Amino acid sequence: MTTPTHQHSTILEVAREAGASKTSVSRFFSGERERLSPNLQTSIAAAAQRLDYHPNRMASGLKGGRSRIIGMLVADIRNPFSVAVMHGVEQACRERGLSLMVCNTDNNSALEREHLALLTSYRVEGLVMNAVGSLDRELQALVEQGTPLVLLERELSQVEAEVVGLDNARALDLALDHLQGRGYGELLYLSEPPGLASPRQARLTRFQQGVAARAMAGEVHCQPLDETDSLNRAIGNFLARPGTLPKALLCANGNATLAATRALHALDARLGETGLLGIDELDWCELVGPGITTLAQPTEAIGRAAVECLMRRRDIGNYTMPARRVHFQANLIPRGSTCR
Amino acid sequence: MTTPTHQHSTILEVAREAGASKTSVSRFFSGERERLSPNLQTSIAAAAQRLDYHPNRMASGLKGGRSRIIGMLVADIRNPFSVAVMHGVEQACRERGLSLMVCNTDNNSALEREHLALLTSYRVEGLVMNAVGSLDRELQALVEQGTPLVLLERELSQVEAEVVGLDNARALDLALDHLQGRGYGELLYLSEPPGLASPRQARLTRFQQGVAARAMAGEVHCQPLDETDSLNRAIGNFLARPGTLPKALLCANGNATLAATRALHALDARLGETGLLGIDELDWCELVGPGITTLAQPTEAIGRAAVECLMRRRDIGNYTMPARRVHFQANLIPRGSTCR
DNA sequence: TCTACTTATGGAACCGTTCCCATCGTAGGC
DNA sequence: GCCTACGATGGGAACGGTTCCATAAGTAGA
Repeated sequence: MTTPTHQHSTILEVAREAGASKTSVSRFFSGERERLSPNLQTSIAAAAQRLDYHPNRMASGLKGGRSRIIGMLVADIRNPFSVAVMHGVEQACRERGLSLMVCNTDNNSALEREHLALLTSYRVEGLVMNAVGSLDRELQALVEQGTPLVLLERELSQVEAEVVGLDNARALDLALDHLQGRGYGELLYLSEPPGLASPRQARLTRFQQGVAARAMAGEVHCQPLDETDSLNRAIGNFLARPGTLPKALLCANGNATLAATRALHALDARLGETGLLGIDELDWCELVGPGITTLAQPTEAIGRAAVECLMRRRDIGNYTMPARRVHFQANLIPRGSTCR
Repeated sequence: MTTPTHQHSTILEVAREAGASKTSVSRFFSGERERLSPNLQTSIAAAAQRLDYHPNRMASGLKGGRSRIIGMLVADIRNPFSVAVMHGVEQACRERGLSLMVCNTDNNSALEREHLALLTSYRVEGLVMNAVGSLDRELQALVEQGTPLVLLERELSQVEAEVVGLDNARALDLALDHLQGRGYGELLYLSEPPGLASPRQARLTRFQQGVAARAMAGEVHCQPLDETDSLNRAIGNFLARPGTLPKALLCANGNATLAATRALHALDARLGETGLLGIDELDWCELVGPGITTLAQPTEAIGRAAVECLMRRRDIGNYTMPARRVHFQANLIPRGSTCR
């Protein structure tokens, strides 16, 4: 019916068609257009048009060593926060003529390793990751090979790389001040187990310090969020316990906020009476009950900053520059869930 | 400090190190391992280990013409439905040793064209897309070159490709039956403008047919959802209009559900009293008010099916097979928003 | 023992680019 | 008018693999 396989045309064919050399065609398509005489330029353009020629990125990636691909390793693609950051990364990439190859690790350390190897095998020109496990060794190797690396949030002790993320200490201070200001005095902090993820760690310790500093009562529940029984019980106990001061939940991220909201829903607790404050802004936070107070992260900016770091590293050269940290400030959005 | 650029090792280096030929090393790494003698196998494995060798996918993609990359064009990456499907696609790819390159077109037709060219230039072995604009010509060219193509939902008249998606007609019947069963008699259908997107079109027309067939009153509001004024006014008018039967909103997708919920929130309408049913299940639907009734799509399955189609096409050969449709059934999740 | 056939291995061409270097005019300086 | 320099262009060797084909060794059949 249709022509079975009308292969792609190559640079050589364009060259012949235009009566020019491979070299000139190559120059035309890789930004050295001005070096060519106007005549040549038009005839190459015409030939390429006629043959519907598009450079083969695989080939140019091979010879030039520049794949024009940025890799991104995401711990959980279904987390809206990750997607939002990814969106920023993608835009920044596009503006620079880079493509993005995203791998989702589903919070699985083995998968993460596998995907890292994969991205490496495509010779990505830079890597943005929010890591799950401890890939220190592999990442160190990557960096030594000259691939710029940016870590989202989670810091890794050993590896020389930029870290882009929230200023967790100030974010938690903001949250605690807000809760205290609204009269809540006993807090339950909900988080997934910190494990190796440094922002979870950072937020948790700042919570504990902050609570102490403000003379508030603070408890912590760090269990996997899919264990709903355990979570419900913890929250139930917390609320049932006799206490003199109003109680509030503080959620370490969007997933925790979702889990907490479900639990409170199941327990029939009234939002506001029981305070609720979540880190990460989500579409639906304004819609549940009187609205859920959140700390919004500048996700787009975080994504863009990651790519910027990557490019700076690539241009300056890896080894001369010390690792840096770029911290963003969270933005408090007060709603009814912290209003008694 | 660290060694500036300790380059990747190549197949040739491994060959030398192992005392073998390039050919043998290549065989070792591309699934022809058994053809090699046990001795050779072990020495190659050892050498590769010592040199930390990983095949360069750019290079192998070049000669063999098999990039091992599947491309995916997503209209809106921030739509949870898209992400869920993408998750299915990704898993299916991984199981087959393929990588996924995702491009987000932000519902922008120009961007879509650009990204399509990009994916083509990487010689993707297959393409999954839910398209925005009319790229018929480009896609036709792609298919003729032998690249398998699967369209998510949106059908394109001209192009010979599989279409994977929801059985929209039955989904709408399900929704209408449910609403009628619950006693709602006047409906307002909310959707983004159908434009070229065939599922929007399909849902809309089935709504109109279905309403007529059931002797219900049906209105339609098809405007961009970010025009909140227009939306709020439409909903407000609909609710204010004197009528004898209970009224309900039917939302064509997740974004519409979000917009509608916001609008009802702003208008202070009580869910249930005013019915609300949305296509696409979202995390938060159970949490808002008495819960929002939804039609859930089997997103994961849709994603996997897309990749299956792709592979079948690739294996059988493109041109022999007629285009097919794979339709999935929606699953109704009844909640309080359709309970008076 | 010789031929026929299989199995293990290597040599070399090729995939579509990029990029170094050579070539060829032609213009400017003396 | 000759030499130098520079701008425009092309030739051809990489890049790191895959794959066709040849070769060597071993094995079975007669």
